[in-house]
Amino acid sequence: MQLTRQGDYAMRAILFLAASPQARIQEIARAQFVPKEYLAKIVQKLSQAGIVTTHRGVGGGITLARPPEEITLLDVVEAIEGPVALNSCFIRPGECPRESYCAIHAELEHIGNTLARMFANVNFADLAKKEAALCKGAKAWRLETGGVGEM
Amino acid sequence: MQLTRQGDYAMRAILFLAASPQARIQEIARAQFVPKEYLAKIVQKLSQAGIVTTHRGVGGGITLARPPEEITLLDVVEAIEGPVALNSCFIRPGECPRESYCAIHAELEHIGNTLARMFANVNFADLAKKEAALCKGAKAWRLETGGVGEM
DNA sequence: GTAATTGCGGGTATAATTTATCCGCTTTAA
DNA sequence: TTAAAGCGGATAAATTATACCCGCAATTAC
Ligand code: FES
Ligand code: FES
Repeated sequence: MQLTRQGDYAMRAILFLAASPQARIQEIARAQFVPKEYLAKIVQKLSQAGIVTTHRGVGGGITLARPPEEITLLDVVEAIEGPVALNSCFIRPGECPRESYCAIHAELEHIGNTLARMFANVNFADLAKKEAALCKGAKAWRLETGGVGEM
Repeated sequence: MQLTRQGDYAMRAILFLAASPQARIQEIARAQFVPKEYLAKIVQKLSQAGIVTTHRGVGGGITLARPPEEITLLDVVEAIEGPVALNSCFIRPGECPRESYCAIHAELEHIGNTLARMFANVNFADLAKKEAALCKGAKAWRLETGGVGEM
């Protein structure tokens, strides 16, 4: 029942971008403690999902494809980890012999939908605000790196 | 965002036991389409978690350790897959450098708790009832195997 | 007490997935 | 034309999930 590290990394990246109009992958990787080559792969998925827009060449980097208010945890999680479905029997219909009468399936479907809705209720503008507030409290950290959005 | 097949198998086994006072692993495996050697491993976890009681020897098998009303999806999921926590940073505290100020962490913790509560709200007595009802509709299946609880 | 049954636990093998890195290519702006 | 930046394909390493096997321990029937 865990998100993968990829999902984690992706959320950190979007959170960073929510406070920074444009940034290079390398910058984000450094600031958010993510291996930069790996983050590059993740950004590709986010780009294909239409969450970020990329810009090549000198002065390039990536930006959010829409305002952070309109990007939810669900968007990012689904872009990276695929649809939120709790049961493996749910992914490939017709594979499970119990499918036609399975009460578990029905229940997990319902819970999964609720879970997805919870993810959808969290947007990155709010997250960025919360994190900014939390950062004020974390003085030690602030001294080390100098802030979230501005490095 | 998926349960493992082990979790699936475990739920099927408990569901079977909810309708059958006692059964051998082999029986459950056959009826629920689970590899029997694998199910044996899973049953061990369920046993250690105090969800089922095992009985060795002739006429042995396994039984539910308490009435199915008091066994929830959460019990089974946690016994097999470990605590319900969405974020890997949440499992081993002190590992993530962002930990002290991370807004994502806080949000995922909340969602994870709600998810756990949803799992805890489903018990196997209800599931068994639902499945029995669903089975009535699935005539084709009924003809093949003859029912859930009684083989 | 012996034999048959049934779960225990440890080990092993295989496959799948996750995590991470590398490199040549294309795009873009100066 | 050149340097910066992302693209995409390949690959390697680590971890986890799935499945199976076997000798042992416990239990019951005889
Ligand atoms: S649909 Fe496969 S076990 Fe429920
Ligand atoms: S605690 Fe590690 S990213 Fe939030």
